[in-house]
Amino acid sequence: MGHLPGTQVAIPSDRRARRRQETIEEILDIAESVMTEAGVTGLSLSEVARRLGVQPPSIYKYFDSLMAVYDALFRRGQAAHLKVLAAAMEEQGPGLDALLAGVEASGQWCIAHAPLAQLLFWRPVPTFEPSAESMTPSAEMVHLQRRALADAVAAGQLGPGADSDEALYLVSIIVSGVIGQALANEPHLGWGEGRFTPLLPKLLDVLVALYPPRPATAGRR
Amino acid sequence: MGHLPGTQVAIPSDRRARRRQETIEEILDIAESVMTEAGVTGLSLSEVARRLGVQPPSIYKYFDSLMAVYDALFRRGQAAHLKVLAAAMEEQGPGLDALLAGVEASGQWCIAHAPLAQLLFWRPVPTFEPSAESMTPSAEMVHLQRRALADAVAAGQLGPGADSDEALYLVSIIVSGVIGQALANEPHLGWGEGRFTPLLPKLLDVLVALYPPRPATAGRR
DNA sequence: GTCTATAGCCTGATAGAC
DNA sequence: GTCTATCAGGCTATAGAC
Repeated sequence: MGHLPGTQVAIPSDRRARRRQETIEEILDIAESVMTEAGVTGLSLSEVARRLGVQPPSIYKYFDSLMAVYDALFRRGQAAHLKVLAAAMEEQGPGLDALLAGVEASGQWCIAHAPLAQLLFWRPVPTFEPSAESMTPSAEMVHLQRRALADAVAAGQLGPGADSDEALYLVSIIVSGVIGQALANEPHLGWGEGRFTPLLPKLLDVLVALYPPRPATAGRR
Repeated sequence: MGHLPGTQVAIPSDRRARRRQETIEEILDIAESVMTEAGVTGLSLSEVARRLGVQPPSIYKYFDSLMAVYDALFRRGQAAHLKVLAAAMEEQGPGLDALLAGVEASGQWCIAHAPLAQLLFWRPVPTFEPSAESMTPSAEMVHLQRRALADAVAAGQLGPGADSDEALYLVSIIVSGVIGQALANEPHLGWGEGRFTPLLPKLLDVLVALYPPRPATAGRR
């Protein structure tokens, strides 16, 4: 097959595709740094082109529109966030420990990728609606947390009420509350610094208070 | 009308001042509704002028710049929010009840004035820094909540650790978490509807779990 | 205080040569 | 895929007539 025209074309076309993918990633990297300086809504394709060293129309060879760039940022961000969340949960083992490790990793990622986190979880661009496909990692995240809650109940770390949507919403409120306050009031500080992010473990302890496990060994009552 | 020159000028100048103030308030009302439709960063003085029925340059007779409009919105919003918060707390009586009534009223106001709340508490406009004077109602809000916590401790509703900055931060994390999730995920729902805002009382109950009151020594009911 | 006119900037997006 | 050129429009803000 070596001298068939098809293969002769195939190899350089692979290279071209790879190079193209690299350019796409570079555009998204630059877009992220523009958002860091100008805010999520301050993203402009002209500015991206300027920093990439090309003319603005060239961007349109890679993305159909500004909203397409937002959608790619959303998709890439969602996937990256899910990856660190899942890795932290898996490393830590099941149940409550996995939940704690997951939200801690999630918080760290959000602080380190502030504008992306805002795009994902606060929706500051009114004209941007993420595509349905972009939302599948979000469903996966919910699934992981839901399973961790169920495991915690099964292991007797939490009461049966914790295996519920309500508990899931409580977790999301607590995590987004901590991160939101940190991003709004201490945007220059890292994870673990400042007045808010160190409070996350304490706040998650309240899950135990809200859904007290039945005493396995001799205890009160 | 009197024929003294002073009075002849004074009365119409009062009217003029009042009319001017009305126009300023109208501009801010319109600016708020523009933000409701276009997002906080979507505010444009041209659009405000269009809806007011004047040409864009006329706005500059009332505000020096776009940022001056943001600052006025911030100041007016801060004052309005403080007013409903303080009224709810005072009506309810001291201690934990005042705190609960206050955050409930605060949440209601934020949902009803979503873009203003975002401007006040999430800072989505990177180039806008509120003036120092605009921040004084915020300090007053902190003072009210801090006093409610102290009263709750004195009344034996909470343990002594609740009279602290930490407890204050926990309250702000919880409240902003509930409101932030509601605004991002259920922007069309009112207070008490949806998956998040009904959870606020339950989340504030955790203050009692985190700072348990001393059993018998103090705090008679 | 209102207007017209306009400066001077930015943007997203398209057409077409190379 | 890159470029030039351009469209079509937005914006903030100023100058000056009335």
